[in-house]
Amino acid sequence: MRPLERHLPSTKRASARTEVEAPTTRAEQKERTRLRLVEAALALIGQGRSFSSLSLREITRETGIVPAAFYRHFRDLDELGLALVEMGGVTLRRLLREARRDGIPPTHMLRGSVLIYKRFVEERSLVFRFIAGERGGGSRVIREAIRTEESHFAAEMAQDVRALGTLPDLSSATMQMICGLVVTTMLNAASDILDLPARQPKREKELVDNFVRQLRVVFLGAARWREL
Amino acid sequence: MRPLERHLPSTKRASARTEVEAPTTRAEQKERTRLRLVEAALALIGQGRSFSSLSLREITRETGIVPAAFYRHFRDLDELGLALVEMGGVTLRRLLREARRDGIPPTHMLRGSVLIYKRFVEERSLVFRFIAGERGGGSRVIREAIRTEESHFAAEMAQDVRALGTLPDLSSATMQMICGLVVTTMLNAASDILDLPARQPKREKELVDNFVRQLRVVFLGAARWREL
DNA sequence: TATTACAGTGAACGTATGTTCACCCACTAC
DNA sequence: GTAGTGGGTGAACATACGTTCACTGTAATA
Repeated sequence: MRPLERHLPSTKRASARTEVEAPTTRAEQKERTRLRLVEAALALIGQGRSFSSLSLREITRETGIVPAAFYRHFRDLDELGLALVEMGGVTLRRLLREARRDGIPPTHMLRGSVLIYKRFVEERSLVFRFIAGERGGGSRVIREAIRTEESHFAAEMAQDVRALGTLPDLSSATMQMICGLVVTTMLNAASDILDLPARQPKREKELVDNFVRQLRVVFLGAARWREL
Repeated sequence: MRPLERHLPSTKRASARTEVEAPTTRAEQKERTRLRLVEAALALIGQGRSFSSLSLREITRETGIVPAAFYRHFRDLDELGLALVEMGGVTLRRLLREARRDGIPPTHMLRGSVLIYKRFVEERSLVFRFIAGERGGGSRVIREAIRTEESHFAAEMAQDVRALGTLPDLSSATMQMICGLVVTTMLNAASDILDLPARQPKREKELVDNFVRQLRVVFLGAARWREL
């Protein structure tokens, strides 16, 4: 299918060497194709497939290159997966950064944050599909890479919560533990959000309510926590 | 490999029809093979594979039957997966039943329960590997079946906690919500437990400690909860 | 005792897979 | 300008896959 879409590698390279229009150097082109591979994998995930069930040929087909060319960019699918994990890490970091920038809605903090998070997940559904899907199953190296990313995320969140001033007198170890709990709850909710049947505001509200209440429990517990 | 292991279906059928030794009826034999298929899948999972990456041929090979015979028992792999989900549900129910029977260690309740749970997971590592692996990724029907099983488990746990008498004046909806949080925390911990590198008591202790403290936060929060 | 039902067989099918290899040719570095 | 690097090609490979089909032997039924 789509036999005419053959991607000519760099034919259109403007003859004008003026460096203003298309300064596509060799390395840039390579990086671009690499990105296309990553995005092809994401696109397939978006069609309901799970990453660990994707085949190399499928991905190169979607990318528009020949299977053998895959090896110019990744040793195997695991290595592609690790690139996706990193992309996931970047995404999570951006979530925190935006939260930090925008501040947290003063009233209805939790519900506000949850709604922002829900929107965030929906707008980047592919990356979250990947993380939620490979977090528990799939290849071991990917699973562990995701866990590492999660704990970095939790650590950063712990720092932010501490800076926020609520919940003083919690040791940073405790803070990290609590944020770890929040993170797993968030990722679990992401899984639920992504499986929401479209146009079912009832289910949607239930999900959000449940999520909010669970976080409330966690923060109530955190506020009540006393170090031993 | 193992070319001589050919499984003759029912050759050994004792000629003594006395009905005491081997009352293997036709239907029983079928059920037995069905179980062998399920257990073959589990065995492959035990070798580090994820269920959604297993092939029909692989499973029948492990079972010792010909690929075509698979269809005598399941329409496709998803249906086999649903059988595994049910087995997982039974396992979870047994966990609750044993907890109910043995009671909960009066001192160090949480730590005690966590250690019991850890042992439980380790002893049934294959089923938990399956649940933890397919909970987020893989096929959609399986994922949803697991979620259903989870919520049943949470409901049953809610009933038990209520009967226990701690945490009075929590509505049953709230109880369900809190137990849902506990369940996801448990399954997440199961994933960690199963990936524990052998003979690393340091990591093991960290994991248990973290798990215990997270549950403590949840229960502190639950005790603090006031209905609106 | 004769008949039927059916779990398991073995072969065949078309298709998909991962990996290799020699090759091409546009860009880069000299 | 010339030599060389390296991203992408296309063909070939052995292997694996899911599914189908007519079949066989035996337990169940009549």
